[in-house]
Amino acid sequence: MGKGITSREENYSQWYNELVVKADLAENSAVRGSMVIKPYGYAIWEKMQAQLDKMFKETGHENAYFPLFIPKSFFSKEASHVDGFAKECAVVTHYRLKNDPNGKGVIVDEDAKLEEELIVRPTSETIIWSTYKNWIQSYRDLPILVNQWANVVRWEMRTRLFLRTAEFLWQEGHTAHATSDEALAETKQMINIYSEFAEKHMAMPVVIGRKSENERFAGALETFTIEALMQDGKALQSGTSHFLGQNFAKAFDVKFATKEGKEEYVWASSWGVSTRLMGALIMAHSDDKGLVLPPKLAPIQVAIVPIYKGEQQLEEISKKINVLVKDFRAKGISVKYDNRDTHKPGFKFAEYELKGVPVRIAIGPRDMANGTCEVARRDTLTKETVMQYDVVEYIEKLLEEIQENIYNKALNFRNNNIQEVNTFDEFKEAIEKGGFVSAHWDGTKETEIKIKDLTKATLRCIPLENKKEEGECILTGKPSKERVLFAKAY
RNA sequence: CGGGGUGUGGCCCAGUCCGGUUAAGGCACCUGCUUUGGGAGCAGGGGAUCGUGAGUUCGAAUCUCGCCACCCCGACCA
Repeated sequence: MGKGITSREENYSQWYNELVVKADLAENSAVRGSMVIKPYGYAIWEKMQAQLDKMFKETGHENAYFPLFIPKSFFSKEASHVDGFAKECAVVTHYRLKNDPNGKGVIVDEDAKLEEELIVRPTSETIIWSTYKNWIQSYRDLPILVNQWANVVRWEMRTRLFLRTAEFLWQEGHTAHATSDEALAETKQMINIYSEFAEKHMAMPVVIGRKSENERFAGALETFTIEALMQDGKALQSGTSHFLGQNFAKAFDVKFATKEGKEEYVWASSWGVSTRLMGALIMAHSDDKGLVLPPKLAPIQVAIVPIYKGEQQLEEISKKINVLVKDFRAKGISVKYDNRDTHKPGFKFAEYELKGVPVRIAIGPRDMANGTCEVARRDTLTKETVMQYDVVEYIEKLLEEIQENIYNKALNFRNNNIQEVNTFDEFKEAIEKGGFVSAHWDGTKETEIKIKDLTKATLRCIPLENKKEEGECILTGKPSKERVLFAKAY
């Protein structure tokens, strides 16, 4: 492990990359654009999964699994959907290899060509709706509330660890409903769950909003999004929930008999968050010393480092610490006693800072004499001396305080970086500065694209909790009824 | 797919312009001793088809041509 990382000020994206690698979260693999998620990074993802899964189940959803491969023909059934994904699909054309007759390793066996090519799923709407056709006949079969945890592949031109990889892990919910209202209510419920997860567990404030027609999911009538602001002033789309109307039902001919005996197409929603949330988590809170993890998602919440001379002293300190470890576990706090003799305390301190462990305890001979220990917070980098008999309860409260503190810090940052502007000159200046820019827009795709071409800023969302306010579009001067959020985005 | 750049032990890289014994240094790794309250010190040790293929030459990491891979900037995107 090298010393230190590039500072955010020096080079934000280099800081991010080094942080991901040095904090042992992930690394690039032999396949371009595909990463290896290392145990420490995967442990964070597992914590995210566990919490989201719980929230999905509490709202009546069940998990299922659909295939990785999708017949090519399924993609031609929904026109706008294929437009959205065609350019980034991995295609399976053969099913066998053979030894190269020229002796140079293995080659594709041309005799093993598939009759119909298979697409490695970039998302599962098509395979799922082709399946739902068999599951749904009557209103009694509805709603279907299914989620799957899976990997998907999108052949991106440029990739970055967690933020955009060719293969990524995610969950995708796919629901089927008897009415438009019910499907829309589901769509909104799920974006609210994402928002709650982001704010309460990731300690990351988000803006909930609608996407413009231009930014909408391929095949959706309405896309809701949660948008977070990163420390470099760029926005990150962190989760989406789509109201699909009857588009996929029509494409896959999924009809049901209503109570009244009529035949109608089914209404649909789909919603997902991905390992991109890992990127969001990293960028939202971390500093130049390394990761800062919210206690609720930290794989290790408390690390304990002994300071000692000689084996006998270590033994004495270990006795004390083993008691503490038990007490922490009894309270459901995940704790690691780091008694490795191969590294010195200073090394361990630096390592836990780099890995974002929320609280670190050090106990040495001085503490043993006084019945104390040293408690260090990762979020503020401050240290205090606490009595040993008190420390478990003290830290139980401290973890809550840290969770709250890093949320408030991120919230302040976000709120201080929403700029209201009324002219295009102000707009350009604000975008250059970074952050969300709240401005009037005439509601047309043409204007949105023109703004993007001129400033590289995209329309992030039309916030749901938006005060209605008459105004004029910053570019065209045409009338507008509400402000929308623009930003440069990941 | 356009424009630019880089390939040298696990990692960062010197050497390439101007060809010449054994390819230098740092980190990491291994062994031993001393250490342990903020990334330890000293001594010793192991590890390289110089991206790849051909060519020029008495001689190539170095020169020429081809190929490959990766990175950065654009267009595309959760």
